[in-house]
Amino acid sequence: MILINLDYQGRIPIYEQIVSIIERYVALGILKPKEQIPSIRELASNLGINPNTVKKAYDILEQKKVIITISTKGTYISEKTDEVLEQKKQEELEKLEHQVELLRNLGVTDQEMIALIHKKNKD
Amino acid sequence: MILINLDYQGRIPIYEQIVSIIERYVALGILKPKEQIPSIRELASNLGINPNTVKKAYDILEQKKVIITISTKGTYISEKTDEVLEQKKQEELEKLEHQVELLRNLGVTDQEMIALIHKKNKD
Amino acid sequence: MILINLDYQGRIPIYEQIVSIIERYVALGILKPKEQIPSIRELASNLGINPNTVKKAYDILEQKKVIITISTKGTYISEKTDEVLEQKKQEELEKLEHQVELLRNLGVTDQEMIALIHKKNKD
Amino acid sequence: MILINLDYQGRIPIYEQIVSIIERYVALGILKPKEQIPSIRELASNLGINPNTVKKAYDILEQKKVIITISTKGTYISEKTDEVLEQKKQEELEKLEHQVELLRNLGVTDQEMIALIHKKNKD
DNA sequence: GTGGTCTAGACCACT
DNA sequence: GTGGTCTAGACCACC
Repeated sequence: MILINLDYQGRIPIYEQIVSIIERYVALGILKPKEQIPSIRELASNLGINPNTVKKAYDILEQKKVIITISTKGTYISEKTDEVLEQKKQEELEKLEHQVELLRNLGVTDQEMIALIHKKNKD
Repeated sequence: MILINLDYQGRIPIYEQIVSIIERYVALGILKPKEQIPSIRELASNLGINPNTVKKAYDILEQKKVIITISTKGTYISEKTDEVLEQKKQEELEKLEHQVELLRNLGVTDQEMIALIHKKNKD
Repeated sequence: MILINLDYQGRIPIYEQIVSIIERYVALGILKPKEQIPSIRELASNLGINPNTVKKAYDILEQKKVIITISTKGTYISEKTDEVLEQKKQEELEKLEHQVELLRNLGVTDQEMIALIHKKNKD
Repeated sequence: MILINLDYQGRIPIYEQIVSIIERYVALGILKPKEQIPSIRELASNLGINPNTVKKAYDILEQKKVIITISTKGTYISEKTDEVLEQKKQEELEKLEHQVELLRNLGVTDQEMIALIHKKNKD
């Protein structure tokens, strides 16, 4: 059973939220290679949303080679999860860069930012 | 004259882009307290967009107490821009925290992240 | 079906009238938590006004946390209507205080004011 | 010198604010019968507003017989300020009635309201 | 000239 | 069908 929390209010469409949550779970190793994931209908009913929405998410994930659907058998996590992880890392590191840049423009020093990283580590 | 570059394609609405650009300019001190900003019509025509869109942006900025609008007179930067800056900083620092947390979960070490901050500084 | 009577003439804008009517209905318990309210288009057509005007009212109500709107699903009364009621009460009690103060300055005695309250009760 | 605080943001026009402030001062006896009040130009320059706006306010006040303008001599408070006071009282008592009604609908008891009146008296 | 409100109607994404 | 955004343009009061 996968834990998926959806935000129905924000601007990010449901199907996209599903995509990124599953991607993250794969990157984190919570979902492992060759593992089977819920069918479209099952997940849809669990989340209380329309199957078309889940279908769209699975289509995108398949296109991104994160999952593989085998007709009549089910849907499985791809075997090459390393690549997914690596790609995800790069994406998120880029976001970090932007955020650092933005904060520097607001007058926040490197020291403050580094301190925040260290502090966070102790939590 | 304010420099505003808009992305007419992305998922972020135009009015929200205007909001965050002006907010940033205030935080950076480029727009100063009590300074008058362009009238709704003027900015709209400069940006080639509809006055209603600018109005919506100004409404939000007023609600956030970044600007003050005086009917039939014009629109002005609030007197307390320090608070705006501080609030903006806090918001952005929180985002940094989340991003750091996320990357740590993906297996990125503090060293890597700190290195990225230093590297960015040399650009 | 919500009963909404609008004054199209006065100085109070239509969208604000809608806001305060719905707020009052929530405070009075006529509209209950989680209850769905009419769609923007529906209410607009019922009232014979433009959907944009209703949208603006709903935006303000959402910002005040009186309602919650879920895109493509509909608009619902917030779950915490108690707070709405309490907040509304406080607002209106403050207005009463100001009015009492003003009348006292004009030379009206407490007795006269209290008499008015009792009289009103018999209507 | 009359103390006039204007709200440039609200929905009430400046000239109307001037009217009701002067009316209130007359009702309170701060401005006395036959007393001279500032010329249009003088008041306008004191308030930093357009003389036309003050003119409009004075016109309304004259029409309401609160003030009298004698060409080339100046503007004076009317001799019959009692009527102004009485009229003002009635207006404000009506507002009190509405407010009481509204609060009663919100579930506030007469006792609570009366208590508020007494409490206010001790301030 | 300024902002404030409202209309009419279009297009979009999502479900 | 729903809400979200945007356009085009009108009318108003105020200054």
